[in-house]
Amino acid sequence: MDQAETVGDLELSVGYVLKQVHASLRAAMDEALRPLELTVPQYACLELLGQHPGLSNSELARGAFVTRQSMNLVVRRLQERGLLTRPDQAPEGRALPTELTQDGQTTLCQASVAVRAAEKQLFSPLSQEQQRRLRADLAACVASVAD
Amino acid sequence: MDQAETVGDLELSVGYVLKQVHASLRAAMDEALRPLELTVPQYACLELLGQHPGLSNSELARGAFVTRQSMNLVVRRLQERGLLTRPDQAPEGRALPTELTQDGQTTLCQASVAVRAAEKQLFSPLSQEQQRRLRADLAACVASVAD
DNA sequence: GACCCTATGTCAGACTGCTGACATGGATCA
DNA sequence: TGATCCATGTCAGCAGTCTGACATAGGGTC
Repeated sequence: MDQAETVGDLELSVGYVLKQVHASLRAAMDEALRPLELTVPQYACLELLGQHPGLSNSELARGAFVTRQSMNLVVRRLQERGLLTRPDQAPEGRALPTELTQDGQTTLCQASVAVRAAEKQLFSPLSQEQQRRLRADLAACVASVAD
Repeated sequence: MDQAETVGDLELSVGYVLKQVHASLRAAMDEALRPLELTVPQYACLELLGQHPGLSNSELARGAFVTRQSMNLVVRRLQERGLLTRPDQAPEGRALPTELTQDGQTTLCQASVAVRAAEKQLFSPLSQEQQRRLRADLAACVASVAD
């Protein structure tokens, strides 16, 4: 009998459990970022810019897994708050290279600490070695999709 | 030097890679369900009812990781399409036990096959044993949150 | 040069999901 | 019994995200 084909319980589906963890992570990040008046997409935008200064709006969108229309609003709001800067005209092509301001750097630092603490808490049941393995396994799945 | 505290690259963050996989899974499910005119929350609702008939709206919401207000719309639309039934009055308390209709069973079966194929494809880089381990690790994280 | 294709930024509209609020049914307890 | 608390279903309003569309900049091809 090939019961491997029939998933008797949702808990036995990798996808369902993945969704559970993702929901938990999302909730933990929301809570951690609330004191800083930041949403998860806004934090993602800052983190991406912190590690890769000069990214365009479209590149930020791909990195944060949203459309460039959505990221456009995120960037604009962060720009109004003075956390990042964008040139009025493109130095080349149409892409506008975005960078963090001093305030942006400071806010990102605080947010990064809070988020990392929440993440550490969520994955605390796993050892360092297990976390490394988990990350590697997930990365393998992503890599095969990108093909 | 404790560089374990500083994540030099986003790719080294478990949370970020998890988000990547979740986004890929979501996209794959959307594509798999599009021919059936089903959204992911709608599919989740059907799947939950298939495995646990008689769930209330609030219970479905918790199982699908959305608010009961959002699930209410999902249920209502599926009810209009004749895929599930709900009594007009609660047999006890206020909870309305929901169940799949014959059409709902049929649609769920088709959707389930499509989704499972997409899921299988996504996790194909991992062996059966690796997938089992991945699921166990993720489940451990969820369990600790529920505490 | 003319043409086509791609990528980018932006606008408008629709949809989805959330928060806040309220009323109801049931359980618990003084 | 009456009061309190919790869970549920539902309504209204709001914010976020998506799809569709358009104009523009650059590279490639004939």
